[in-house]
Amino acid sequence: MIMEPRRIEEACVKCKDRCCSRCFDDGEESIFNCLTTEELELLVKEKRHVHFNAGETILKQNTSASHVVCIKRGLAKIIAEGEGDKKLILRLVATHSILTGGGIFIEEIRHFTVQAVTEVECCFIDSEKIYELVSKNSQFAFELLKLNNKQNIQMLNNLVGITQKYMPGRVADLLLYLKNEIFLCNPFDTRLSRQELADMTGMTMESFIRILKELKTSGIISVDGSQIHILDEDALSLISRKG
Amino acid sequence: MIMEPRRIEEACVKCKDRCCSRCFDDGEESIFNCLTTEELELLVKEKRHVHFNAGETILKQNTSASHVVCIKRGLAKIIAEGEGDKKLILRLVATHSILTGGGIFIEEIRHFTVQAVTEVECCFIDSEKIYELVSKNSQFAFELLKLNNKQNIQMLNNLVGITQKYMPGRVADLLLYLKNEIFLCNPFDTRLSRQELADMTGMTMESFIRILKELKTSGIISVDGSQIHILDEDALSLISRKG
DNA sequence: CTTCTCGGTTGATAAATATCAATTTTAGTA
DNA sequence: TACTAAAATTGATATTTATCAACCGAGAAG
Repeated sequence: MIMEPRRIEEACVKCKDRCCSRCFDDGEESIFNCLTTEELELLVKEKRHVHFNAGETILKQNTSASHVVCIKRGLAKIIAEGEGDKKLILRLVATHSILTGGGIFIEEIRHFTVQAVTEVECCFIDSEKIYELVSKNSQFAFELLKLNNKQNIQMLNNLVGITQKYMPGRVADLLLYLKNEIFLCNPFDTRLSRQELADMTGMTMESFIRILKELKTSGIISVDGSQIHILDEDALSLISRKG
Repeated sequence: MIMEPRRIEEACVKCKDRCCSRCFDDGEESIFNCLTTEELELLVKEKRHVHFNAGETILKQNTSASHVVCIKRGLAKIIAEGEGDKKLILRLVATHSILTGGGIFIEEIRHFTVQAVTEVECCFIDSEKIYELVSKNSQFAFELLKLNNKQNIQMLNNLVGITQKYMPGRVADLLLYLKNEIFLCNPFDTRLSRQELADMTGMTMESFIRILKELKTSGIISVDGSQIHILDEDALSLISRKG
């Protein structure tokens, strides 16, 4: 089964030192800081620490959402698989992200696939534990609502961008997203193929490459393999806004 | 101020009889059934009952999300406003829907506009009340999480559909959505202009009209003004799936 | 009754984007 | 180092979708 951890290591006992307070963090502050030590222990008790190689599938769309995954180290991509072999990469998740799989509170089916881009270290936590904590700790419920809301808004912006912008605008959006929200540094190494980058913008690889080249020849970015350097962020923002 | 209720009527005292248990319902079961009578009274105490005429703006994008709206009667459209006068209608909301505005748990800014399609009767409830109930009643928090999740998944499907399907597939999706999720009957009267219908699929009005005509001439639907009759749902589903 | 306006419709054309095939580069491996 | 396979790039072309302009028809206003 693809969705089952390949190499299940022993539950990480050291985690009682609140290492997990950093696992469920999708942004600055940790969603897990609000838990008491006992609650954290409950969460951590039967968790599975799993290692994935680049390219391996961590969660598979349409399987049951029995677990929540939190990424300790590495980079993964979230893929919505459509009809045929069409796919859309919704976003990337990096170290200290929590992944609910798109449907843990409803239907209990995962609505997207998650695949490792680099090596990934992560923990599998039983969804039941999350439900339990929601009822025990209202602050935690609140944090989860916030997280959910945030993802909702991100997807909304994605939807608006993809439907209302021409290709250069979408590519600009992608590059700014990668720099400002994922890699947080300027020459950044995406580790992603051109096909994968194209799949994040909903366009074909060939079209993506052409736009990238245009940006390169107009001196806005420089590209070396999977490494991208944004030279003129203002120009890129302008392209993003103008569509 | 557009976002302020135009005609504020007195708080609906009769609501203690749990009429509100039907207000926050986005599907079959009410999100509000889990509240105790006292909690319901708290919620209802200072709420405002407001009437909107067709075309009026109920909530405006980028204003502060100080209130939650629940629709008692009528039909409204949720619009994501983009650059220029581009707009995308995300979905419709009908009687017994709750509207959090896309950002009540985070940023506290509304991320979309809501506009009345027909006459709308609705209640404005202070967001603080919602926060309060989340901390008091974990079942309520759970229900909110479910609602949020559901909207997330719907938007995801929308995103995948719009990016991966050709126009006929998107129109088919729209018609099936209108029939099965909004109007729940077969010849249904959308009350929406061609432009609005087109805005739900992310295409231009002219393109939308052409696809509609194709469906009409192949005998899959019949159209009379804003009333649409799906004659061959299987064929439509096939078009939806094939893209 | 006529005129005007506006939403809907149609056709011709242009623009954006995808597809297909060929070629080059890169990276891995014998 | 040479060979091979995969990924990236480029060019030519086809398809999809948008744009623009004209036209139609129903209802409102004069």
